[in-house]
Amino acid sequence: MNINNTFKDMLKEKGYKLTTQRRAVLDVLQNHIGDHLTTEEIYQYVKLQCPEIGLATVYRTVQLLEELKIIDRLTFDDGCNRYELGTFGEDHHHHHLICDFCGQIFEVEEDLMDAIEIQVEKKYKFQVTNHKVKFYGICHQCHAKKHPTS
Amino acid sequence: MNINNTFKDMLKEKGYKLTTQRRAVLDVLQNHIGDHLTTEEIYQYVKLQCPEIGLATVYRTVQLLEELKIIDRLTFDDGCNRYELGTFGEDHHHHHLICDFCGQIFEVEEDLMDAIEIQVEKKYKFQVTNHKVKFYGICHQCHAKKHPTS
DNA sequence: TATTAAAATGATTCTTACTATCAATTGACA
DNA sequence: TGTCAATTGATAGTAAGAATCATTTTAATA
Repeated sequence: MNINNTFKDMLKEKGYKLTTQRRAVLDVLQNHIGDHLTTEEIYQYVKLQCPEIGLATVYRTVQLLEELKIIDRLTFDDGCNRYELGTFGEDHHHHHLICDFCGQIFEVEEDLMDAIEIQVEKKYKFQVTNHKVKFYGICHQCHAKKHPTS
Repeated sequence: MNINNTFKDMLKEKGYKLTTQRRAVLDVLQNHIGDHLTTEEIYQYVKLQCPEIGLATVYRTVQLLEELKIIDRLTFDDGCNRYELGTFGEDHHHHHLICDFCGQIFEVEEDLMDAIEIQVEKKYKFQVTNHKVKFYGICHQCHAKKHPTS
């Protein structure tokens, strides 16, 4: 279950080639676990190790990695796509908490969606294979600031 | 709990004014319940009743209606925002099923998220006020096409 | 109803995330 | 190593949406 060992095989399976650019983009994502990088941010990081890379290649690679389900695409409604390394072996995105006040993003480790998905599948006869869940609200720090004495 | 009666009051509360353009945009959304209209689509519909309206006004109005929580903004990863009339009185979005094969969107009437939100609030000390949930998978029709005999 | 200040509009330009194009290059396999 | 399809980088193009600003309209007052 190691991405590095199977990356080339995963590409070959679809007739794609392993290039230094593709490796470099994946490396950036692997070195920024917990972040939610935009394509532009990935481009900035990857240029440090691979200065000749073009922005278009980063856009293409990031789409490819998403297609291979190696990375997950996220949107936090700021007009651009963000990416994070997928939880390899799990076939669904994990959830995010978005604070309406400070904008901070928190990761939810638990999935907790199985029971809901079973109900949805039964009622709507829709076979669920993935989901994207975002919770909006007030984070612990912002809540403390608004209610200092409690 | 009628939008039409309170729309002017909701605007006044924030120092906004009721204009024919704002009424016309809201009317379009009310006349297309179940749809997920893009701003451009709303513009096309609203021009029928209000031909002098400008596209910029539609963009501004749609943002205003979202701020007032009268409509919900949706994104189905096709690069543009979509809107639907919010379930007035409920304070959260309802869920959507997105078929990976035909692209059709289905509405989920049930919320089913209360138990999860309680768990998230407890563990992450994050006060949840809203959520956006999308399920991806295979709809009933597409499943039937792939497995005709079952 | 007339006055007035603030808010809103429409036309237009601008921004920017992302895509398309294409000649040159590179990787995988024989 | 040679071949060929896949890939790349540079650049131009696309389109959703934001910003600007002179003109118009709304709503609260007199």
